Amino acid sequence: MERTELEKIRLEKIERMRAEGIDPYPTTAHPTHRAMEAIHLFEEMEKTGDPEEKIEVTLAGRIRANRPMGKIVFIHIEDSTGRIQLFFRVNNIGQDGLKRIKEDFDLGDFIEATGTLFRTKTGEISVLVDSFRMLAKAVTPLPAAKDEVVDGQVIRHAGLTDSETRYRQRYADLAVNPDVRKIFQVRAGTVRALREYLDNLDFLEVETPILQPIYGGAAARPFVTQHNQLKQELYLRISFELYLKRLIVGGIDRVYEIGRDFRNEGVSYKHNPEFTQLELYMAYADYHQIMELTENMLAYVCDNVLGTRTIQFRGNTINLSPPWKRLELRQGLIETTGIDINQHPTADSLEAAMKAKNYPFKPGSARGKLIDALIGDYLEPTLLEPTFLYDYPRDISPLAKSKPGDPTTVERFEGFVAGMELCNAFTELNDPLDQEQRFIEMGRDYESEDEERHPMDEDYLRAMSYGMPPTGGFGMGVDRLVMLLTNQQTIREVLLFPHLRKVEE
RNA sequence: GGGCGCGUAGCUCAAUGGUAGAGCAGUGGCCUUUUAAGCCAUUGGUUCAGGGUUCGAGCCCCUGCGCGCUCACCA
Repeated sequence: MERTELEKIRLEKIERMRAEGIDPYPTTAHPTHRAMEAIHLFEEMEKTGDPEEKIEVTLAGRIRANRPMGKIVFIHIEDSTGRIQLFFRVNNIGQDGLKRIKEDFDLGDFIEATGTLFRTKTGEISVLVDSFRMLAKAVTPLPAAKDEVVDGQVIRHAGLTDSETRYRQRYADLAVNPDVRKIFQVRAGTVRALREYLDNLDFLEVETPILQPIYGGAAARPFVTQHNQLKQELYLRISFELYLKRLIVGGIDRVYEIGRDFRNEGVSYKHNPEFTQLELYMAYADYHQIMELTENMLAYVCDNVLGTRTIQFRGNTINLSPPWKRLELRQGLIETTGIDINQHPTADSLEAAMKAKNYPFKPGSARGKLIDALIGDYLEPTLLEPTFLYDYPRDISPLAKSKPGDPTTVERFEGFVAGMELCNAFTELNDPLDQEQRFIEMGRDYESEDEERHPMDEDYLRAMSYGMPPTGGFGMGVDRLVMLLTNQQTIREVLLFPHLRKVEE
């Protein structure tokens, strides 16, 4: 491994320490408190305790700031709870200790220090250190970053900002950019809140196959892999849908899964090849009830994770309190495009109408695809406030139940926030004969687009044949929800290790 | 996959086609309550890679690699 000058200097320090009998990588640490615990402990003592009481603590953390001043040294250490200052004074640690702290320790090293809590002249709660030792020496220096605290706000000067380095070396990014850690705390809290909400409604969380012999439940190209011994082709799942509805048939009448989906498609600010999805299915519910569940669930997440239902996203202030706006798809398109899709029951007719208005489209597309293009180009960007867009064309919704009395439309909705699609839900198609017909239609209408076609799933049809109760289903991109909650403009910022091209080292 | 932009010290950034610099980090020194500590001195470069034009290339041209934005794709 090639080493930089800075690294060579630190490697020499390691050698020197070893020669002096100091282990730069001891096996254990014995902290008595975390950084914030120690600070709170001291504050508590100041309020109610005896001010003469000495509170002894042993803390462990990473050195993030180092200010030697002659015969004293100030060092800030950090753990995941926050930062605390260590104060080293020759009077307490002796000449040898002073030499140690100044010569052996660098920014980025892990240190354990024991001493008593006190306030410095400037009022910062600190540890007056009596003894300390190396916990782990860092060879590679962390990207330089200095933090200035102004009115409680941490201003970082010249930190690590290059996005490629940040994603490829997420460990360095996390180590120096506390805001990044915060995003993943919100992410964890979001998933936890979703689980809590559904568990409280008596949903059962399950795990279904990721490696599937037949993929389905969405129109996407799958990743293909191979089972060596079985000599069988397998697909990484593109959705959970078909398995979860089998469970509804089996009597698990409230069921959900949170997990990874894989789609072999383009990467963009809102697409990653693998992403986290929440899907839920609720028997005896229809899509209206799922709308209510959705808005209540997201309000619950906001309350528990952010403590507010008002979020900032791309300069918009958005309130996620129920009820969300309900907008019929047909009406929304009339308002934004001037086209009434009900007057164009065929693809040819709709294409002509779009052509007349100079709207872009892919010639020869199915009617549903044309409608989808209109939504994406003209309607979706206008849906800033939380909105359920409902009643979708049948031919782009092969797993959704038809609307009574309207054979071209299904009971489906998508939820939009800040102009971004967040979730997709419908009254599930539970008529096995209709479902078979849909698979056949898909095969015919999308014949040319082989890779997007729904493969016929005979076993799924058999499950339907056993009888599935009326059911509402719902799917949501968890990454996109986290983007909204953390005001991040790209999915990569809410993934710890986003997909990047391989690079030759 | 197409278009546009970017790639310089560990980090953040400069540099009309003419000796590659700064701040921070590092190293040496001073400094017993600092907090972007301060002061003095100082080290550090395959300018993403390869080719070309030129007396001379970080800069201009070509190819490749990577990243970003965008379009396409993505029920």
